[in-house]
Amino acid sequence: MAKNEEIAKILFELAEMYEMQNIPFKPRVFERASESVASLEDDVADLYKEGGLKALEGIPSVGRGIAERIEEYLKTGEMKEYNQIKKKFPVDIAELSSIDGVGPKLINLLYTKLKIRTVADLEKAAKGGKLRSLPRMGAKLEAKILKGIEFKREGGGRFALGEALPMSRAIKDRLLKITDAEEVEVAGSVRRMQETIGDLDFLVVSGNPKKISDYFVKMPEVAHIYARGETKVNVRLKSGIDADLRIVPKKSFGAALQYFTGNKDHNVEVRKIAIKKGYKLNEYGLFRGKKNIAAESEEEIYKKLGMSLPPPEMRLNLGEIEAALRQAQGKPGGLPNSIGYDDLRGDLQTQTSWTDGKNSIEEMAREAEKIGHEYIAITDHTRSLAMTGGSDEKKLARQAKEIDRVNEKFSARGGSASGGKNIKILKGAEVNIMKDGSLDIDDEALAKLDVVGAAVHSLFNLTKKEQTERIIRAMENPNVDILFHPTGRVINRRKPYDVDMEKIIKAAKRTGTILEIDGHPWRLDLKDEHIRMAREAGVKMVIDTDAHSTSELHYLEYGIAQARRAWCTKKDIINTLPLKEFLGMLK
DNA sequence: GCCGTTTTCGGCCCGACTGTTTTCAGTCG
Repeated sequence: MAKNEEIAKILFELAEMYEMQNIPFKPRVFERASESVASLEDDVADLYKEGGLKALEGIPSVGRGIAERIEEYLKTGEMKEYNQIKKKFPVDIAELSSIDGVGPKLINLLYTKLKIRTVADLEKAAKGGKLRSLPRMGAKLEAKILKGIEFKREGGGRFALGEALPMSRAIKDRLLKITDAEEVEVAGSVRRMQETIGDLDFLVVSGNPKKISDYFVKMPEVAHIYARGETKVNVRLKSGIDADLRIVPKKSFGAALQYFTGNKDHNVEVRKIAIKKGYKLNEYGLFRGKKNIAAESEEEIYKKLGMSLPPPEMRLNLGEIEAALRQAQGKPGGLPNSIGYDDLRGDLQTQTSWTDGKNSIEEMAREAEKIGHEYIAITDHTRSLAMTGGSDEKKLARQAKEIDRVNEKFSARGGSASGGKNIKILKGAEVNIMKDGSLDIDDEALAKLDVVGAAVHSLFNLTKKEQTERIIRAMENPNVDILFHPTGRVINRRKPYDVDMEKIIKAAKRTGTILEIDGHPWRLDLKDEHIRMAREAGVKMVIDTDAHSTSELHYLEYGIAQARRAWCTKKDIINTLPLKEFLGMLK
């Protein structure tokens, strides 16, 4: 376990243990600190090495007290306070509390009365009917806990947006068909377009909540109903993901949407602003005393709080609240004018049946044209990716002829089918970066291409230094325009290779290399934090699909969402430019 | 214990649902 995860786990368990003892406020603080450490990009140990205690205090929600605890752990490998409590209470708290319905109070009870320490102990006790003897416990809770253990074992976990978004859109479309459903929105992390999704949140406006919830719990994909009330339903779907439904009256729609869209941090901060102004904010509206002063739209709620409306993708409490306040006051440093979902003019990474893609060059180009693109680069794999039938110099030359042929065929039509200008097919390649940073296609052949993307497809386990140097050397090649999927990760399947992103970004700036935001839902690479770093460094990027078939050309929204979450505007993303200007930005 | 347009003290987000209770604690998001 990486150091950050170890520390995050200890802080989390401490939070739970304070909660068991009914200590006020400390549980929330330790929980926040735990989340903060877990989501840290840098290694805590490195942070401490470079900046000492002060650097640790720079971590959000970590103050002097927790910084000293972390320091102790880094120095000695232990944390005294934790050891002491753990000695008295030798329980796998993190594991137990990951079971749905099991919290700190119950964990305490389970250990004190039944000496339950692990999930295995708990399962045995529940199956043996031992839990119902405890105060405030009964057969139903026993069954609920067993169900929780079963669900956890089945995996569940987080789904890629690429899985969750289609699922939630399908359900949304069906909910919309119910006559009493006036409005249906997907909220939560799906609306924020987060790269992975924990559960699906549906919001329905209706004067007939019962009809909506009846329909919802009877949907064929529902595997289990956790809870079902007047206005709120929680279920597990057969696919393994949980789905929540809230039904609100029309006049509360904006408040509910606001409430269920931001992440926890964002919402807590916004509600604090409400309190400071003497209001109270909940899912039914913004209240002054008993009077509901804003509830129908998100915009009016934020406006009453003195804020501009932050796009859903940005509602993560990563500076957007301050920016929204500044913008509403007309001060500099407001929200960015985010790149829109219709702003791209071309795709820059596509594979065809010349290598491992499913469709021909012409088919891909026609589909791209339907999407509304002005250009598409064909970037089939190259020689050393033998399993794909990667191109060598000769094959690239043959492919160039085919591209010329299709381009000519299109111009002979005189305008595209949709009435616009003809799409222009660009000659490209996704060349492999070899171990030493050289490329598997010679420079002369690369120079003939319009767009050259370079990518790592081998030796994922090099040291950070070797991997970084190898990639930078490739970026220094004057023919390399774009660095494709810079970290190589595949969501939930393959970790990114170890690479120093700060150095890559500096090299991109120095060499004029464009960084790719690969919008393929399994890749999403660069990820949002790195996009933000690149943008702040003034490095230009492209958003493309890495499509291997015509249907995958529609993946652009995933990449755009990443860029929006990283505060990008059109000017950060060069394939928002018309063809000529776009080409002018390449080396 | 953390944090600051209440800035070194005094606050700390808010409500729904469940199961077991006769009024609410625990859990969750």
